[in-house]
Amino acid sequence: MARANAEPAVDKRRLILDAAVRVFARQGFHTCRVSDIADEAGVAYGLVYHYFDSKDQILDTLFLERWDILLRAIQQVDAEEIPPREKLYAITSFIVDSYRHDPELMKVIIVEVTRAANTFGRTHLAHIREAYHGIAAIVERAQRAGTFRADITPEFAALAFYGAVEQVLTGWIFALLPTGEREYEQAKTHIVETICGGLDRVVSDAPAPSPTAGRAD
Amino acid sequence: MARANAEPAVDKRRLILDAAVRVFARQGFHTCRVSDIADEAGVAYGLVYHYFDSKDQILDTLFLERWDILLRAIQQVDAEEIPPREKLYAITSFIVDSYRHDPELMKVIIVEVTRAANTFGRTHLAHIREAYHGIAAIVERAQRAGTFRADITPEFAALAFYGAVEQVLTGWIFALLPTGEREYEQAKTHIVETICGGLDRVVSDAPAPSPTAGRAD
DNA sequence: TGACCGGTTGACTGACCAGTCAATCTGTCC
DNA sequence: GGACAGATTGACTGGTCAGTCAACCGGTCA
Repeated sequence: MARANAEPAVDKRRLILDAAVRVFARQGFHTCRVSDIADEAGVAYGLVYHYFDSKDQILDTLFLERWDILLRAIQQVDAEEIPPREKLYAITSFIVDSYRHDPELMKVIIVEVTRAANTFGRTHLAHIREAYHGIAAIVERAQRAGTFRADITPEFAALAFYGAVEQVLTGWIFALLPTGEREYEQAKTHIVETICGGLDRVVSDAPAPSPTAGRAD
Repeated sequence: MARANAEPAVDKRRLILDAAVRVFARQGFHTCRVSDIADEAGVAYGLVYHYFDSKDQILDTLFLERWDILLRAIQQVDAEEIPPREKLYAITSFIVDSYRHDPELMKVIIVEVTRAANTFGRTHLAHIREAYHGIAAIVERAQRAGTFRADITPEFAALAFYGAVEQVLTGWIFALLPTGEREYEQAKTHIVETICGGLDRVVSDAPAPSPTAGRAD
């Protein structure tokens, strides 16, 4: 039963990363010990250092893996030929679904990196900024097309938009907001409604249209 | 030169708190040592423990002092007889001015408490939640009065609003957004414009009115 | 004068934990 | 078989730092 070259039965590296997500989510990065991660993974202490240089590197890896996916999603959305409101909806949807799919990982990324700008956020500021830029680019294009009002800078709008999304996730993480399938879907619409209603050039007075309905250009 | 009863020339306790703000802002709570605070305050190590039980308690004190002021400001604003948009403007203004007045303290509160929900945020969740509730109450009343659309829950709106404000402050803290008198004033208007435009029942198409001008009821 | 007391000092301790390393195990190839 | 390599183990070390404590200082009051 020769296995494919050098591929172990269980990828211990992955096992450690997944265990780290659970431990970080439960105890927080600063308050957990490396031995907690090893225990959670059912692996010897030393093995963690066989696969990673440091405790920090484990968190870095988790963050970068996921953030790159987000950045690519933003770029992909921006390339599509759909109205800006739908673009923002797609991004919101992606982030909300990421939370739905793996709440612990999203909790770690938000609490320990994105919102911990003094420690890990500092290290990854450039990556985080890239996401803002991607969103700002969408807003800017929409402004040039006349779909969004132009008196609010794209960078500012991007920050407000992302801030609202992240705050809602934080609300779920810390049980300030009810969770559930219905809530997730509603949140997507509500976030885009709240923010775009403000960014949109005032034209219609029809009640909240379905996010995939409206056509602008 | 008898001084007022038991009032030392310099309030060492205050000296330590102020030094802690600077050290926490510069190095972060987790990465600084208590000796750093003592050095910054120009005071012996042990004196810190004369006035405070633990390193944690210093941060707790800083947070609670400031947060109570915010909570009272929110309550006070809500009690005034002004349209909801102006109430939100007043709250935004208060927070932005807090940052203008003492950016280091606001950095510490946001980075180390409000956005560190896993460590200190957890401890103070009830206090933080109180601010959301205060904002939600404003939104709810505005919805009942027909000034705000009713299809977005007040709690949700409060989170989105506060999230946008905090994200903008974070933008200033980490130099993602330009700072300055003009920017601070503009930010106040833009935040309220962005959020209320979305919350407001669509009626006018007049360009952004001065925040202290419009009257609703 | 001298007793008292709160404020102040900084050396010290005890615990904790990230990271090291030598030994052991497991599988592969000749 | 046996030699080699990478995976795996966990006891140990070295450094760090929060919190303690005994001593000291300076003002007050009887």
